[in-house]
Formats: sequence, structure tokens, C-alpha cells
Amino acid sequence: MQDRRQDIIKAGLETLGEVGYAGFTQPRIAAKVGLRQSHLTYYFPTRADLLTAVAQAAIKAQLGVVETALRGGSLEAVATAVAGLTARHETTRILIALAQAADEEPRVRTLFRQLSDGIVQRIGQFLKTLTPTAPETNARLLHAVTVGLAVIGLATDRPDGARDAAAVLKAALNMLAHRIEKRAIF
Amino acid sequence: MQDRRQDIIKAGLETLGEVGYAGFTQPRIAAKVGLRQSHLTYYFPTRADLLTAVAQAAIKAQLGVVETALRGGSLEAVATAVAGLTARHETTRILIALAQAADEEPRVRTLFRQLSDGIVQRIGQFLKTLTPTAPETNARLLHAVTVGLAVIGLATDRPDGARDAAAVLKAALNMLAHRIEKRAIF
DNA sequence: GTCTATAGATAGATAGAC
DNA sequence: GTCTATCTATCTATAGAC
Repeated sequence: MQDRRQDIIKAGLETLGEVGYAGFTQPRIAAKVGLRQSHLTYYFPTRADLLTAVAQAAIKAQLGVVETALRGGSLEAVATAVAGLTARHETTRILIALAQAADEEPRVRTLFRQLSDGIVQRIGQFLKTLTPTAPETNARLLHAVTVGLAVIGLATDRPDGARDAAAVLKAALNMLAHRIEKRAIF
Repeated sequence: MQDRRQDIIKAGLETLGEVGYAGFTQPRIAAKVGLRQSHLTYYFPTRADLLTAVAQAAIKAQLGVVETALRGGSLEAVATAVAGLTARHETTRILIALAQAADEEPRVRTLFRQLSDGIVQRIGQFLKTLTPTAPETNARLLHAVTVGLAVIGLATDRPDGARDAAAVLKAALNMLAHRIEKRAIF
């Protein structure tokens, strides 16, 4: 690796995935790259600068894996792939860190909106292959379910957590695939 | 207030709701109650002890508001009430803090499981009033949706966020009320 | 039993050396 | 341009005063 900045960002991502937002400190990240904390501030003057750069990388990566997961062939394959994403605790720790960082740092909030919009858009495209008239609300619903499952799965960390999450996700996809939205009761 | 412990716990909850998990420090909480940090450690010897006590209070409160929200009359009233919960950012900050704390501290994880189970159970009871055969998967689905909407709503913090979340929640309740689970496609 | 001074550890930022 | 010594702030924990 030639670019130290990339190494630092990678170390920051790993740190978030391993110990979460509370452990996102300059000394810890610097040690991971083999640098001193005071050297790290040369590349990223403030903690917020580093956080923003790491958030940007996290979002790019996450949009990539979501796109891949949605590209699966059958509906069940997609459900399984997406359930797999929610079961990856490292990713969930990063996601939660991003949410917190977005709540504190305006730059990260902007990035988080891009992530959220990008995911909803990709889910929307996928849903259109099932039911051409799928409204955006359904995409938002699916997005919210995956986020919720990931957070609950991380916090409860149960043996059958991944299996249960997959079942919920399949149920959700099942319902959405039937265009039930046409028969609203209110 | 006679019991200082309760005052401290209350201050801890407020702190989480205002500045999130990152701001959950003994000095800040102590200042809120008008005590010194070193005095706070008399009531709660370690940070983890205080965190556990605050988590316990948060869970009790959250189960209470969930129960109240689900007791609404019509389906739309419940949807609106639950959407209101997801739009309360202070509550979401506490929830996210609990998830992170559960990921770090075993005692908090146990408490979070109680919270999760309690909510799923209450949602399940509510769903049974709509469709007697509602499987637990549907309750988990609704739970995940609310958690996801809350987290996304906090992080994106958009003007129409609450309205959009309410629309998603209504769509979800609509689908679940139709017992669509009977027509699985895989 | 209630409270505090103080120690020990760790974080983030800056001025300046090479 | 690259890197580091160092300062200041802040956090948690303990020993001990009242």
C-alpha cells in the first residue's frame, strides 16, 4: 500500500467493526496502522475529519454489498443474501456508529442520507422486477426491516438470531411480492 | 426526591437522550444532579454499574410506552401512535445506546433481550386481536420495522421524516392485518 | 453512611523538529 | 512534506476525610 490515508481509513473501519463507535479513537486507530496518534492528525487534522473519511468509505462499501445481495436470482436467494448482511455484526457496528456520527456531525449526516437514499433506490429497482407498480414506501419498509433486524440481532446476539432474522425477512419479501398495497384497509 | 439513586438514573437517561452514548460520562451525569463525579461512584461504583441501572430504567419505561401505544383503538390510531414513538429522537438515542451497551456489557445484553422479548410479545398480543392466527414472525417483523425507522429517522433527520415513517408503518400494518402469510410463494 | 481530594489513565490538538 | 514531543482536557477509580 502506498497511500497511507487509505491504510488509516481501513484501520478506522476495522476499529468500528470490532469495538464500535466508543472505541473509535485516534490512538487505537494509529496503533493499528503502526503510526503515532500525533502522526495521524497530520493526515486527518481532527477526529471529525477522520470520521467523515471513514464514513465515506463505509457507505461506498455498504452500497456495494447491498447491490450484490439484491442481484441474486430467486426471491429466496435475495432474502437469504440480505439476511446474511443483517447477521454480520461488524457491519452492524459500523452502521450504528454511522447513525450516531450522523447525529453529531453534519457532514456524516449528509453521507448517511446518501446511503439511505441509495439503498432505498436499489431496493426499489429490485421490487419493480417483482411487481412493476411497487411504491417507494415498500422499499422503505424493506430497508427499515433490515436495519431493525441488524440492530436487534447485534444487541441480543442469540444463537438462532440469524435464522430468525432470515425468517422475518422472507415473510416481509413474501408480503411485498404480492402487491398487497392495493388492498389498503384505511 | 429523597432517593439520590433515582435522581442519578434519571439524569443518566436524560444524558443518553440528549447527547447519546458517547456523552454518557460520570462527570456530565453528576453535574446534572448537582453532585461531584467522585460522589457518583459512591452510589454506582463503576461506570458499568451505572449503565446497567440506567438501562434497566430505560427498558421499563420503553415497555410502558409501547404498551400504551398498542392499546389505541383503531388500527390507524395504533399506527400513528407507534410512528410517534419512532420519531422521538431522544428515545432513539437511548435505544441505540442500549444496543451498543448490550454489545459491550453482558448485563445490559440480558436486559436488552428482555426488552426485545417484551415488545415482541406485546405486539403479538395486539396482532392476535386483528388476525387470531398471527405467527410470531409477524410481531418480529413489526418490531424490526419500528426499530429501523427510528434509527434511520434519527440519522437522516429530515423534515418529512416522521410523515414518511408513519406511511411505512401504516403500509406494514396494512399488510399484516391481511394475514398474507398464508399465501407464501416459497 | 456520605462525601471529596487526588491519583492514574487516556483522549485530542498544536507547535515545532527534521 | 513528513513526523513527533508535548500540552491540555477529560475520564474513571480509589483511598480516605467527615
